[in-house]
Amino acid sequence: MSNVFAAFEDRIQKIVQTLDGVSDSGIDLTRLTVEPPRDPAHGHLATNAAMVLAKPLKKNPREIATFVADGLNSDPDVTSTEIAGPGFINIRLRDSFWQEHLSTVLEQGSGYGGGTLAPGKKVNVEYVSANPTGPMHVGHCRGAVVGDALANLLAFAGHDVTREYYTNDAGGQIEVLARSVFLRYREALGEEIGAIPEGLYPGDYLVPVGQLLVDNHGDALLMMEEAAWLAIVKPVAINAMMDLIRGDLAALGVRHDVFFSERSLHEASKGESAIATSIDALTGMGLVYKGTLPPPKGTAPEDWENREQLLFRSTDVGDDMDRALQKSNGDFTYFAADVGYFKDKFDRGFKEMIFILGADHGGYVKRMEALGRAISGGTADVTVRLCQLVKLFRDGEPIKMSKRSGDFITLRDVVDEVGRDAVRFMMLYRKNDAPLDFDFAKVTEQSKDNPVFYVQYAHARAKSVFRQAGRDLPDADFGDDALNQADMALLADEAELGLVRQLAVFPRIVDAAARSHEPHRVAFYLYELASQFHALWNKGRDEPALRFVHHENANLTTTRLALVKAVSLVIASGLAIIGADAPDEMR
RNA sequence: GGUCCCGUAGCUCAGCAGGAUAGAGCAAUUGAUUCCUAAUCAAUAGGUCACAGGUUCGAAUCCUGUCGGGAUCACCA
Repeated sequence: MSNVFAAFEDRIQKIVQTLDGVSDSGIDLTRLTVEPPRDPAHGHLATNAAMVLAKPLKKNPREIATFVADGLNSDPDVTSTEIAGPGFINIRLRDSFWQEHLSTVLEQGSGYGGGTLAPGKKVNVEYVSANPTGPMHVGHCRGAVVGDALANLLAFAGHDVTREYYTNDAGGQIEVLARSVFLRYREALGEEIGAIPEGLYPGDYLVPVGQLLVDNHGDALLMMEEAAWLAIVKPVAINAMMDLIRGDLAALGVRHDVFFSERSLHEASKGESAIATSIDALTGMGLVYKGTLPPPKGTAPEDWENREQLLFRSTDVGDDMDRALQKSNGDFTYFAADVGYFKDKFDRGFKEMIFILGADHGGYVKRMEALGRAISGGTADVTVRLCQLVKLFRDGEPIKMSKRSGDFITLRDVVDEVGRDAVRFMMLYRKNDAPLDFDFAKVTEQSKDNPVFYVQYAHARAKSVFRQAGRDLPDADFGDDALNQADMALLADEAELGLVRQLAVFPRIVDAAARSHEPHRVAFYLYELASQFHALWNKGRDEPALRFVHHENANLTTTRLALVKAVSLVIASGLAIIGADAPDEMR
């Protein structure tokens, strides 16, 4: 087991089971933890076992701690224990344990730290899902990165992850898109169209789509009834917009497995649409009825009309109010399409559905959770993570964006200016539910102010050490096999072993980050690891004996390079989760 | 008015499913460069964890309430 904290939790559980009154009592041991102490003076591992058991056993925690510590002291990996504070047991492990752990890291290589969490569990992560009406703008950036990194993280942790994009290719905005394209089509035929009318999309990116229609249809569409040309223009426009969006996503390094079409839910197959079928299913559960909704509290809208409509009784499954399924014109609502969509996902076998949404969708969360419960009969988990707003700055000044045409910054603008890696890392260097300031100047700065640079530099520095070793010891073998067989016992300095201990935290971080759906924890961990590695490197300045490369001692160099290799492996794994490169050198 | 999120050092933020004396970076002060990349490192200083109660061996963390900031609230997507 590569997670030493989990391993010792098991060992301590076994010791605890031998305490009088524990094994058959059903005492809750889930609160028993083994963690790295915050203060290194407290040893390598610490457990709260005695405190957790004190109450149910009605014993003094220190008495229990003595018993558990005795048990631990007969563990060959343990060199010492001490009982501290209210009953913590601090544990120190022998050097050879950490030296062997380094071998484990090297053996497991890029798989180290992963693969332990519910292997093969089918998880669906839906993210981005931007409307196909134009290129992606900065606002989509954060959700795209967080979703993608979360998918990477869950896959690394062992789940079977499907990355999904819900294409909103039905509804009013597609009609607007098609009309906007049609205008560009007429323009491409030589017509003078003047200013783009209010209510249509003005962007230049529609110009080539108009031209494409001319290329394929000549002026034939001009002769058609509106309904006829709309039917032709819509799919062409949607495809063109999705091509744009896929290009934007590729620039960010984001890739989806499934693009799910909302329109397909409206289309009838075997007589009935997927939406109608799924609503039938809800009706069968007694969760659909005809009724009226109360007007919103507070400031009531001017045009409020009290009307009977088809409703989902979501209050039965945890929502605040029931939700409309049909519009006044009889069409299904956007939410009705979601009913069909959820059912489709559930039928595809997903027991966990994760959604990454913008903060403006906060009001939508409860009905999604309610819908998940209803459709799955409570057997599937629906998790919604909201990403707060990103504020853009340039040299400390906020960048103003108005909704006027052409005055918004696209995702591509940002990626082109600061690079994919910086965008991705910075978007993850904050928890998702905190707002994020993004300063173009700071993000491209090459200094420790900039965590992207700092972490990548650590990786490059590790590679650089290997290059140096190759120059100093041209005859030595620093290949993977040689490193795996290095004499780890030569690794004796506290700073070196401390670095191994920091590496040992990685599996624990991956586990916790995956369980809590918080990929940002990986980014923060990488910063800490990089910091510790830079520190050890610099220690070699004052104490040349600590340098990694010793041209007169190939054995010691091999051992130290094994450590350097392990650091670069873990940094590379972490950066892969984040979706940034682990460069061999910085320029 | 309802719901959700946030409030931690001068600034920007972490705080690991309740743990020990609350941690980083920036800014401030001091020091290190014939050296495996100084694009870095070491050290000092900096706190009423918004406020008030509660839960318990123990709370920044969980619960209730208050204050402050943000998002959202039939029919659009």
